[in-house]
This record gives sequence, structure tokens and C-alpha cells, in this order.
Amino acid sequence: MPRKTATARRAEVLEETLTQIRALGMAAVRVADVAEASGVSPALIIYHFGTKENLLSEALVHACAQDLSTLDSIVAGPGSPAARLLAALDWYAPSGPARGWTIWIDAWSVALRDNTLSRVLTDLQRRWIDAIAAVIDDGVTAGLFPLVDSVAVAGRLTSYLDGLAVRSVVHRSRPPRRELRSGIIRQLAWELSVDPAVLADP
Amino acid sequence: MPRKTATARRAEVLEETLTQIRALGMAAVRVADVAEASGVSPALIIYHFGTKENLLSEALVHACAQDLSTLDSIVAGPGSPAARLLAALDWYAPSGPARGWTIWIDAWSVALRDNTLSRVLTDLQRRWIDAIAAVIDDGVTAGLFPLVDSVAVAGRLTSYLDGLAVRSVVHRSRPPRRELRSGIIRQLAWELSVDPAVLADP
DNA sequence: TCCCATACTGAACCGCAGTTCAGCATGGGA
DNA sequence: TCCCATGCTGAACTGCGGTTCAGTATGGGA
Repeated sequence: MPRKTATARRAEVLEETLTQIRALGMAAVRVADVAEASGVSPALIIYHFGTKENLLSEALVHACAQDLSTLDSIVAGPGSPAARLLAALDWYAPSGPARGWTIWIDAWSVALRDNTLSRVLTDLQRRWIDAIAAVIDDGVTAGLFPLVDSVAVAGRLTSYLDGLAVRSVVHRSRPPRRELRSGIIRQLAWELSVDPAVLADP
Repeated sequence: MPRKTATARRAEVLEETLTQIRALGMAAVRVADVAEASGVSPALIIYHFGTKENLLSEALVHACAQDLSTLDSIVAGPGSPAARLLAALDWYAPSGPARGWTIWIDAWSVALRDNTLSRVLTDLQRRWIDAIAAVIDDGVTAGLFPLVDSVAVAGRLTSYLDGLAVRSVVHRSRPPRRELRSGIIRQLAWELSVDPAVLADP
């Protein structure tokens, strides 16, 4: 395999690690799997990351960073506060096979015993809530929504969505996307005491 | 160690397996741990359960059965529908260290790749929802609540509580029990279009 | 009382998977 | 052009942990 710079290799391997985790699960990935998927020897993985545990934790941090950057682009994007709010929640909500969610559910169970990962996930969660809250606040100052405790509202919404994700991914019950969406809108409209129709079509 | 009947030993070992899973996590329990905790040789575990995987899955089924029997006793117990509803949700909600929840979060991540376990968890979930819905229906026929799609309501409530459990256990954020409770009452009151005060004190 | 089904064990086995290590090779800089 | 820092590898090592097995002991029933 061609020689690469350390940073390029690391990035490439991290990416491959994530797909491997998604496919096999945190508990089942072997360094050999990551190595093979990257077209590289197992020894190289250790050379770059020192230890398997390290590799996995770096991969999760990497996944966090990716999610947050997507989130930022949605939140900072164009459109009315209502539109951005829905876009953010829409992306957060489990969709289709919800492949993106499996990794977080996996991560939760690891975080139960891993303080470092617990902190990483907590941070991710906090940023999610803050981002959603910021959009709500935008809507409030624009006079679209009444004054609410936006952080509390965002917290409740994300909790609800976490629960839906579990339902969708673990129980394989796939509420049609349309229905899921209308449920979210319903809850959101109630929280913001606005007409669902206002949110439904930005 | 004294000799016991097969069924007694199995039950005892399953119980010990659960505490061990709670303490170390699904991924980390070793048969040796369970054996030691049970004061028994590792070989005996295999003798009774055939394989480690089998042991773990039987333990989870066992935990399900326990939870369901507790649930039944709450739902079939005395008290007004409102009181029983709150009691059920109160027990479901993550409390204190929420030790009971860790095992399910762990189980979720396993169920992502294990169809059998996925079905077990789905069944547990369904029974939960049905039980709560039944109590709601009781309230409806008693004229306490308006006519609602009780299963849908119960589904949304449990989703929300699942999300709260994640927050509480994974992120170690422990909203004071009182606050948690009032949040649940709030949501429930809205879903049933009744005054929160009606629910708060049966 | 004997006896046998069966609960139970110690010790060995074995394969897996992470890690180590001694060295190879490549490509950018002097 | 040489050279060396550094990316990279094959192969071996190691320890862990599930499983096997040959055999022990116990206690309930005939």
C-alpha cells in the first residue's frame, strides 16, 4: 500500500473504523477488521493509535465532530427560524435504516462505564440542545414564538427523539417518516404554543 | 459448595448474572465472574447453560420477566386510574442511580445485531405500552379522561421516558426526582387534556 | 443399604486477538 | 545523489477466557 502522511492515514483509518463500528458494533470490531478495511496491516493501526481502546475512542470523537459540523451548517444556514428548527430536528430524528443512530446507541452502553466517553457524549448532547435552543430564541426575538425556556424545550425534544431513535433502531419498528415528522411537529407546536401548520410548511 | 437441584442453581446463577451484568456491563462479564459470584466453578455455568451467550440471553429474558411482573402488580393494583398511571410511569422513570436502566441500555446495543434479543425487547416494550394504555382506557371509561388513542399516548410517553433514562444514566445528569416527576405529569396532563393538579395528587 | 442419575470440579486445552519487535522501503530534503 | 526520518510490515508472542473432559461425590429412590 502506498505510503501516506501520518495525518492522512489517521483520518482514513478513523473513517474506516466508524463504518466498521456501524457494521459490527463497538463490542465486536477487531483491529484486524479495521486494518483489512483500510488495506493495511494490523500493526499499522497500533503504530498510529497505540491501542485499540484509543482507536475506538478517537473514532467516536471524530463522529461527534462530524455530527456537530453538520448541525452547525443547518443551524447557521438560511431560512426562517421555523424552517431551520425543523431541518435540525429532521436530521436528528431517526430516518430510514437510521444507520447513523446505531453508533450512538452503542456508545451509550460503553459510556455507562467510561467516564471519558460519557463526558464526550454529554458535550455532544449539550451542543445539540444549545443549537436547537438558539434557533428557538431566534424565533422568539423575531416574534414568531412566545417567550419560552428554550433550553428546557430543546432538552425535552431531544429526549423524546432519543426515545424514538431507540424505538426505531432497536425494535425495528419503523414509523413511516411522514408520521414521525408529524409527531415531532405536533410536540414542537405544543411546546411553542403555535399552530402546527405554521411549522409544517416554512 | 452444597449440591442443589438444577432449577434452583439455574435461577440462582441467573440472578447473579444480572447483578454482574449491571456491575460490569454485557460486554465485560466473564463466566468466571458469574461463577465466582455464585461460589461455583466456571465449568458448572457451562454445564447448566451450555454457552456464555446462552447464559447472557437467558439472564436478559429473566430480567424482562421480573420487570413485567412488577408492572403487572402496579397496573392491577388498587387505586384510581390516575394513581396507577402515575405509579407505573414513576417506576418506569429513571430514579436515583437508575441502576435498573443500565441493563436495558446495554441490551439495546446488543439488540442492534441480535434479532432474538431485539424481539424480546420489542415484546417487553409492547407490553409496557399496552399496560399503560389499559390504565388510560380505565380512566377513559371512568369518565376521568377524554377519549384518546391510548396506545399512541402510551407510546409517546414511554419514548420520552426512554430518552430521559439515557440522559440520566449516560450523561449522569440527575434532574432532581421532583422535577422529573413534574415533567412527566406535565406531559401526561397535556396528552390527556386534563389539569396537572388532577394527576399530581390522586 | 445400595446404586445410579446427576450436580459438580480441577486442570488442561485451544483459539483468538491485541500487542511487540526487528527490520524493510520510500520519498523528501541537504 | 545520498541519507535518514518515518511510514509500514510479517511474524511471532502472550495472556486471556470460553469450553472440554475425565472423573468425583451426593443424595433420593428402590
